[in-house]
Amino acid sequence: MADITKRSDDYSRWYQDVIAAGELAENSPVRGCMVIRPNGYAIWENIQRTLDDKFKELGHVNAYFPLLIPKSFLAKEAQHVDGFAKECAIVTHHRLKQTTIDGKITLIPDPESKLEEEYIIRPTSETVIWDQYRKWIQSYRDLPLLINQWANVMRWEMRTRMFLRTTEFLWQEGHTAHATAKEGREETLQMLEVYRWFAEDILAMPVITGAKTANERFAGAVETFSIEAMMQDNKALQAATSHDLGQNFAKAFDVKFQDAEGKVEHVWATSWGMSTRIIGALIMTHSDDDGLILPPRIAGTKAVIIPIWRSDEEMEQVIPAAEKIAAELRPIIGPVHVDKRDKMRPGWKYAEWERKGVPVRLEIGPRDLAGQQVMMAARHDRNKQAVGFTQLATAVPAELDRIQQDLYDRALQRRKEATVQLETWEEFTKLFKGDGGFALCHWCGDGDCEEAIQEKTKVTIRNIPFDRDETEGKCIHCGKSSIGRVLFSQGY
RNA sequence: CGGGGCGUAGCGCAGCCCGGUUAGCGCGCCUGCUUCGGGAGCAGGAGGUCGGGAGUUCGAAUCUCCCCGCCCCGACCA
Repeated sequence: MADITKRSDDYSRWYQDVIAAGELAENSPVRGCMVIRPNGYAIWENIQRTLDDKFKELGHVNAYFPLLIPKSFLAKEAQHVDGFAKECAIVTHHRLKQTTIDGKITLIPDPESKLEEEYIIRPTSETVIWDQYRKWIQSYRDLPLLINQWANVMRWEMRTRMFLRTTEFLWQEGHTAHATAKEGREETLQMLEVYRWFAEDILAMPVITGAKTANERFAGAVETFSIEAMMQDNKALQAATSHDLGQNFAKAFDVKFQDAEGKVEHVWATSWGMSTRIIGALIMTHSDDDGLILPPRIAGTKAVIIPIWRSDEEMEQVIPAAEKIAAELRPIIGPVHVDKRDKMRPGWKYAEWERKGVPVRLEIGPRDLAGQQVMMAARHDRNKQAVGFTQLATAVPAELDRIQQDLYDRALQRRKEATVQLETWEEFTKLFKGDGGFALCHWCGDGDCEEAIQEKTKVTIRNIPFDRDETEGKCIHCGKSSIGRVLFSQGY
């Protein structure tokens, strides 16, 4: 295993190294697509399970809509086309044909099989879904309609990075229909709150909730909300979005319902999503120069037990003891792995499990057995202590809780240290020429001004925080009057 | 798509400028012995279309041209 590049030497190489060393994902033969390996997919499965339970708790149900979308569907909502047309993969044929070019047998699309109407591979599913919703919704009794789907989507990106931006990615997309604008807005905000809870309580990733500016809004949305997290290089990452779609899609797809008074009206819609991108955020929030660090609540393996022995006799004592501890802990903390591999020495195993981010390691050898104890080590801060057998059932879960809290606290601390309020353009440019971070500044509200800032500095408005300071001031860039501060940062 | 860097064993690299034995090193892998509480030691062994194609040459990893891929920086974006 090659060494992991230090964060301070080259942050993007560090990121790639952590993914390789943790065996999370690899590049595929297709540019921009990735193979998610079992260690990486286990994280996604836990994300799915936790979010899915929450969605269902709130009354949503899952369904599945097709990968291919008739090209004409995308064209129905003007802003939507504008947003996605330039990054769509298109299916034009349905058959291949063998042919010989320069003496080599090769395959070409059979010209005879050209499709009448071409299909696009979904970049998101609003259009297919709303085309169906038209058939399912007639009365206010059909509302609200609360559907989620787990799927893959494709956006043909120019530049890709593992998890953060891949041509194909996995996500969930919720699509709901409501009888009133108020209900639609409430759903949008409720789901944003679900994402905030998930990021902060499960992933130990502090986020800033707020509204996107008009420029940054989802194509076809009336209002877009986001949660924004800070990575260890001080850049912002949008960790999830929730959109109030108003009646835009209902109008484009003619989805109407009759209310209790007999009045016919278009329905109100929302959509919200979190993708495999969040795994990139998770990596960049917690991991260190020795590799991946996973918060206990999302880690596939909560603890790994390393039995230590020399002779066969010792092995026969130590392994059953390790198995017994694992069996005792599993009902309390979840998956526990006993690393029984022979030939590998304990130190090697420690290093390997550290690279893979397992939160807690328990070491048990002959000396521990004699003392009826194990050594318990935390991945994130190297804290190591002896724990008596009788204490395990309380000490291990307590340690996992401590780790979860510690990871959140230290991420929050980092964000606090890299968040400032700025008043002048000089301070602003100086900050983003240097270490960067989050800057809370006044902004006039003009989209052209926002674009000008981005062109000059590559800094964007991440969102307009809900809990922002609303005292009046002067726009950081143009000096015009402003009614409150917004969150500026360089973003992923 | 522009600018820069890189493609040689599973991984990391040397060799290339100045063409010439059988293409080398470290890690990993296989076998054996000794080891084993923080990445073990010794011995033996397996593993290569030198990214692909064309050309120059008696001879190409090495020189020339074209192509492909990867990484970084920009334009685009979740």
